[in-house]
Amino acid sequence: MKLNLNNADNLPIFRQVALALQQKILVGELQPGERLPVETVLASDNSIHRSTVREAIRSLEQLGLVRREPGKRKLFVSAPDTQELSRRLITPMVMNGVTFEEIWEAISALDPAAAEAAARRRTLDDLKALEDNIAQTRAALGDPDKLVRLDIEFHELIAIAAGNRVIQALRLPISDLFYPSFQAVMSGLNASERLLTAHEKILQAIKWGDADEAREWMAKHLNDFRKGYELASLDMSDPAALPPAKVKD
Amino acid sequence: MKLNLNNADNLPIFRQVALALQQKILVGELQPGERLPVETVLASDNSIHRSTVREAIRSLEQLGLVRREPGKRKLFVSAPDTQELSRRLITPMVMNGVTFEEIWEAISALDPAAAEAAARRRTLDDLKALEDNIAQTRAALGDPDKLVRLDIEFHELIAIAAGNRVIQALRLPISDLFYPSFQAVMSGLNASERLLTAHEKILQAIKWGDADEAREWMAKHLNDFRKGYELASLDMSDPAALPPAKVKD
DNA sequence: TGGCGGTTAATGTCCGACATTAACGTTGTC
DNA sequence: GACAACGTTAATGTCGGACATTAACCGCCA
Repeated sequence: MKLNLNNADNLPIFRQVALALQQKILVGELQPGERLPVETVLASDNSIHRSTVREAIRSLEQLGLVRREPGKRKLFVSAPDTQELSRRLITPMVMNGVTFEEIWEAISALDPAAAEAAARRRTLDDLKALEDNIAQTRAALGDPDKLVRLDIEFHELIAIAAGNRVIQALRLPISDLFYPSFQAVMSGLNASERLLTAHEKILQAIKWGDADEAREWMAKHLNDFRKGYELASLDMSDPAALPPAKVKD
Repeated sequence: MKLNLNNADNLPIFRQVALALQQKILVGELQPGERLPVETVLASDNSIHRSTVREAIRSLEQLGLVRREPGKRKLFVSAPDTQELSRRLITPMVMNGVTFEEIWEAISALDPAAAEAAARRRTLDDLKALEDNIAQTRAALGDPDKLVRLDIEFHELIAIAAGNRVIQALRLPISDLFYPSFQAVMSGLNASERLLTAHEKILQAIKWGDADEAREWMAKHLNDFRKGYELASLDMSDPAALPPAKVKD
């Protein structure tokens, strides 16, 4: 595979190779699933050293444009995983000291929209999953840790039911960043019952296809969470912390 | 710099190196701005070959955790740029055939929230920038291309005025994906005047600090856009196209 | 058809080398 | 003393080549 190496900006060769391949992929000349030539071929076809090719591949791997099953050797073109890339936003957000308020505002924009869309598009499977989640929640009222996990799952299920992959992807990093503060809030007075009620109302609205109601209950639910946050004497303007176990990638 | 290479999952060494460094950065042991040892040192300190180190560096570069000014040699730790990473979502979204409707729903969730927040937090500079933008818009009513550019800028300025970096980052990829369709819609009847009016109303609300009004006009504005889209006989369920000049990275 | 063993060849890693040119220390100037 | 010009050092980008490990593949046999 001969590449069109463009040294205009006299970039290092490995970068030119990465760009050339990226280009071919974005333009559709190389399609996801397609197999890429072996390193030695890529190298000799372009009269460059294999190490140089390898460095290019490393870059493309991180972009998700090229993939190798772990332990395998065959190299494939791939469409980057939106969710995976979206989650990478967590790191810079935390490192840049994004505040809890910013996060809350963002989720407060996305989740009510998701609830609304879910009320319009939910399938039976979606409803089933949501009901399942609520049943588990009901059974876990005494267990804050479990509640946190279930609440996060509930919101994710709604995003799925919304049938909107963009919203689903965008809310991922924020949802993850919520994790730590959930813990703190969930111990607050009546928090669990209020949470359960809200979830039930939301599900009901979604089931009935009442988009406005779904949106409103979701908004209420998030407002409630915010109040709990403040009641717990936490400061909305504190920077968000890295969610546990998200330290690794 | 000795790294704690962990071969538990017997990953290739270059990946272990990347992970070890990433860990050090995420944990704060290595801080953004700090200088990293040169390749040869990293190599000898860990008894591995320089090529192996280089492959690790390539990966971290793409993650944005490590940076080298183009043409320079000094390697620094860095906090990944949220906006840059966010924009990477464009590629997978397009490759996965995200529909225009999904995009519209997402921006319709974020931008009204941004307008609302902007009404509360806008600074004089923000207002100045917005007024500037509107003045230019007024002067460009006959020029669809310019209008598109200005409209996108307007929305971005609002996100900036909102003082919410999360929303600002998340809306980037969607905003970019809007670009192509804007072109089509902007030629519609009265589109430019309606756009200008909406922008004016939004700015006014923001100026007065009327959050509800700001949100509502933004929502109207977006709805209007959607109508224009349908009037132009375009299909909301068509997959979004790659914005021009975003083909390269 | 499907499992098995043998062969081939691709990856991960290393050694070593060299041209280019940042990076840096020194010296000299104003 | 700040700063510019100069010379030296050394780090990067790239290359040639090598080798162990083991996926990947092929053909045989049940």
